[in-house]
Amino acid sequence: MADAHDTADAQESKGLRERKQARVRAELIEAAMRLFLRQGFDETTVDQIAEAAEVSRRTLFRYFQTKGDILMAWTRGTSDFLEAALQARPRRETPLQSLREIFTELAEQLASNNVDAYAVALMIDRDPSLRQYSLQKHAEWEDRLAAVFIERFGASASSEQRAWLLARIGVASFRTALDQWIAVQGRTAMRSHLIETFALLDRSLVS
Amino acid sequence: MADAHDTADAQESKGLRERKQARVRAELIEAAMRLFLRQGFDETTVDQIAEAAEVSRRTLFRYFQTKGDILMAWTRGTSDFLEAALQARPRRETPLQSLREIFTELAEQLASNNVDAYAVALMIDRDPSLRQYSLQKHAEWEDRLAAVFIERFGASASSEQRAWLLARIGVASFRTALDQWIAVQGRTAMRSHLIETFALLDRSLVS
DNA sequence: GTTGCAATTGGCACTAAGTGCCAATAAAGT
DNA sequence: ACTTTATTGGCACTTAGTGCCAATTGCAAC
Repeated sequence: MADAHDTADAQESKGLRERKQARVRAELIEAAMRLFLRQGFDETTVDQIAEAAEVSRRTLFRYFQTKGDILMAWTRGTSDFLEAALQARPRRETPLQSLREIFTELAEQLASNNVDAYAVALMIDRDPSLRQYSLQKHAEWEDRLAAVFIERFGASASSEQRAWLLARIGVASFRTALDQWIAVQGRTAMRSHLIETFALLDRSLVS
Repeated sequence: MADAHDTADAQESKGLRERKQARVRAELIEAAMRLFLRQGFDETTVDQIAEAAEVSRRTLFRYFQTKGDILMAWTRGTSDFLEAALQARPRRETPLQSLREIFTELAEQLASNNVDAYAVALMIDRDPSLRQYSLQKHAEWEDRLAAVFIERFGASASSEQRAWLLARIGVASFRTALDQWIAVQGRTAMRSHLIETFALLDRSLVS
């Protein structure tokens, strides 16, 4: 997976070369998302994206391995964000509390974004050929979160098992909240759906 | 995963045409799996599969929409199996108990299969380009299990939420047990890893 | 069993994703 | 200014997947 975020790293000029690359990358993502949202994913060819971003088709594939990776890159940073956020939670919290908090933070981060997260979420939800990419992204989240938990719990077999289970339950809860959010057409804040889902988690697992 | 689908439909001769189709279909799956296991998924072309199954490339694509679908078809029936198994569980069980039981049943079903489920699980685990297919399959399981739960709980928003959450937790537990199974190289029965994981689930969520 | 119908098949040509290779170019270091 | 190195774009190639049409094959009714 590629790296590099879109917004602002004006702090450090790391040379013309790197700045140019970052610009091209951002240009590609922006052009691609505009086209995806307008015409759909399958209906958009990489040639169109390349042309819109004013690079050659060949260069596009140097920045992104697949067309889907461009879509993924848009939410790029969410994995890093979640990992860092989990790492930052105090150890006294239960793992589930920590998970609830970091996903809430994520939701707020996305809400304050300039691009309409709901529109993208809806597009991914509707188009069956896009589902695989969100599944992949969520799997990546699980990997990263599990790694943090393993670091905390130690690396014994049963600790690892617990870490994976918790990471997956966290992501499962997020996905469930996301479903609800889409079901109400984004009218209620994602945040409230997350709180509700995690509350349900506590209750559901007892009965 | 394996369910050898309809190994014997000898009871009903539905005409030569249909029998021929079933034969071609089985032939394609068998040829594909042989090639996938021998050379890997990406290294196997659909032309090779078509040739091995003695049909034209064009015909192959009439039986399966994508190359990946052939791989998925090998495990076709697991979704049906899980759905039916969950439906058959007594209502007095807690949902999590039911889930533990049906996944254990699935594991035993797979263990008694003629094809080596571990070899396939390992292949899918190793090859990154194959991960998407297992993710898709697990998502399908979630869909089916959630549907059964919704049928049981009623179709209110919060019931649906609970249904999805439970379905996903079930699948998450299965996946975690599967990881452990692969980690010990299939030496211990999948069944025991499942029991362990579900036990961990109860304990983990409290603390 | 012959004739007519509908489904299945295979060949061909096409689009689009993704890759290897190489020559041209633009940045970085000296 | 000169050399080195990374980036670029063009081209040709492979493979997945699709539309179209003509040939074949199973099926049924006569």
